This record gives sequence, structure tokens and C-alpha cells, in this order.
Amino acid sequence: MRHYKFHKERLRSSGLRPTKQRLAICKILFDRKETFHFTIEELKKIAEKNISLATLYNTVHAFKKSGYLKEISLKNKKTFFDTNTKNHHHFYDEELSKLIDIKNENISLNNLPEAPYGKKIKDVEILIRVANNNQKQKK
Amino acid sequence: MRHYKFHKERLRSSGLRPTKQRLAICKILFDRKETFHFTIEELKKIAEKNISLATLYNTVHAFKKSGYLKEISLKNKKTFFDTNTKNHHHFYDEELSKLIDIKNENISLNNLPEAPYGKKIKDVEILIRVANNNQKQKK
DNA sequence: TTACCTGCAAAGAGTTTGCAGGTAG
DNA sequence: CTACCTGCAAACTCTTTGCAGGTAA
Repeated sequence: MRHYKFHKERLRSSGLRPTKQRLAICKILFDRKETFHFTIEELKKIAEKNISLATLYNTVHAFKKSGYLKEISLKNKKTFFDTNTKNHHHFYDEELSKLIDIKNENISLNNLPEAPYGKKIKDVEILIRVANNNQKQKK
Repeated sequence: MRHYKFHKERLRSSGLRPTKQRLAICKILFDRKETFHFTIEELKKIAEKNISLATLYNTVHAFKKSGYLKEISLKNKKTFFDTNTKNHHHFYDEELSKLIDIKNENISLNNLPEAPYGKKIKDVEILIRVANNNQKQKK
């Protein structure tokens, strides 16, 4: 429970009370070195014991709203979240349903197109789909 | 019914018989100059009269499988399809739930990162989210 | 104590499927 | 005539919501 205070802080600043279920969720999401990509279902499996879906959904959505989590655009019907909220992009392995961060120095756009009239660019998301080397390249 | 033959051809090569419902769907999707972006729900609304959801889903999925339609990655829970199957990218206006094609000459990546070990790049998808100029920039 | 939180189960939204009657080849 | 197709409604999956009992402040 090393990061307990940060967890409480995150919850408070998301407008949530620090309950033991929510602290357990924080531990899973934020007590790790690596970026964590997950669906609610996976989070449920990891938390397992006794945290209800309702609590998972409401906590995750509060974190998303306050900027502690980011949602990723995918074709998948399940929603993916990312604990890395910095501007960055992803590889997506459809076979494994796994996301992998792309380090920002490894990718860059050289022409950002102009937004349509009256619109402003909010965000750029690049998704690179990958497959195993030994498989057919185009589905 | 100018493109009738092409519609039949598309259906045949997707393993489907050309029935009048499916020809009506083809007309909506392919008898147009502009790229068409749609959800099944929108297609249903346009077709209206008498085409069932089952027929819409099975026809659209067959076209996707045979490469006449492309599915777009979005956070949206509804699936978006695109009649432009060439490699290209999109603006997405979340307020209107509208996709707009980006012309390929207006965008380019200068460093494509190396795929993770044992993987090969299949596809790159860039999504640029836009909002009205007079609104808050970050959600 | 009071407002907020929890788990459960039911309701929603989008998509998929099973089936009995209908149609293309 | 046969295999495939259609519309309908039921089933499924993921997500959201209502509620009655429980907990943080």
C-alpha cells in the first residue's frame, strides 16, 4: 500500500470517496511501472473477489473524465482503457486483442492536414494493426 | 438502375445472391460519387421501407469480408463502415458522429515504427478528432 | 447523521442467430 | 426443386441504471 496517498488523491480529485473497493481498483491500475491497457472485463477478472461491475464502471469512468485514464479507439466492441494519458499511439494485435504503446520518438506525422472549415483539431490517434509474421498479410 | 450489373457482380463475388433487398442496399452504398460513411442504424433509416436488420447485417458483413467495405476504429459503440476501401484516414467529429475522409496527399507519416518482435504491420489508421472552433479544446 | 457507495439484478443498446415461409437459379 | 434468402423475434454481449442496505466523513 505504498501509493495509498496518491490513490486517495486521485479518487478525491475525481469526485469519489476513497472506499476499499476503489482503492483496490487504484492499486491494480496505478501501482505498476508499465502502462496498463485493459477492458472492464479484464479488470473484473483481476479484481475478482468482490468488486461489482457497477463499481468498476463508475470508477473507471470517473477516472476517464478526470483524465487519469484514456479511452482508445478500436473496432472491438469492448472498450479499451489506457493508464498512459500522455499523447501517444498504439500497435494493436487483433489476434491477441493486445495494445502496445508506441514510443513517441518512433513515430511522427509530417503533414497534419487542415481541419474542415469551422473545426479545430482536438486529438490525433494513430493505430497500427499488426499480425504474426508468418500469417497472411491482408485479411 | 444504371449500375445494376456492378451490384450483381459485387454480390456474386461476395458469395451472395442478388435479391431485390440486396440490390437496394447496393444502390444506397455504391451509387454515389462521394465516399459514404455509415452505421447499420443509418443504413436502416435510409433503406427504411422493408429491409430487415438481419439482411442489412449479413449483407454489410459479406461486403466487408470481401473488401467492398471497410470498418473504421472509433470509440463509438456503433460500428462505422466506409465505402472507400483504399488506404486513407479520417477526421472524426464526435459531436455530429460524422467521419470525413482525409485526402492522402494531405497527411503522411515520416517514421513508421518497427513492429514488435515477430509481428508485421498490416495497416495504419489515423483518426483526427475535431470539434467546433468555438468550443473547449480538450474534453 | 447524511450523502454517498455497494452489490445485485434488471434494463438498454447494438449485434447476432434460429426459424418458418419465400425466392433465385 | 433445392439451396439460399427474408423478416421476425428471441438471444447475446457489453454497458448502464434503480434500488435497498451499508459506509465515509
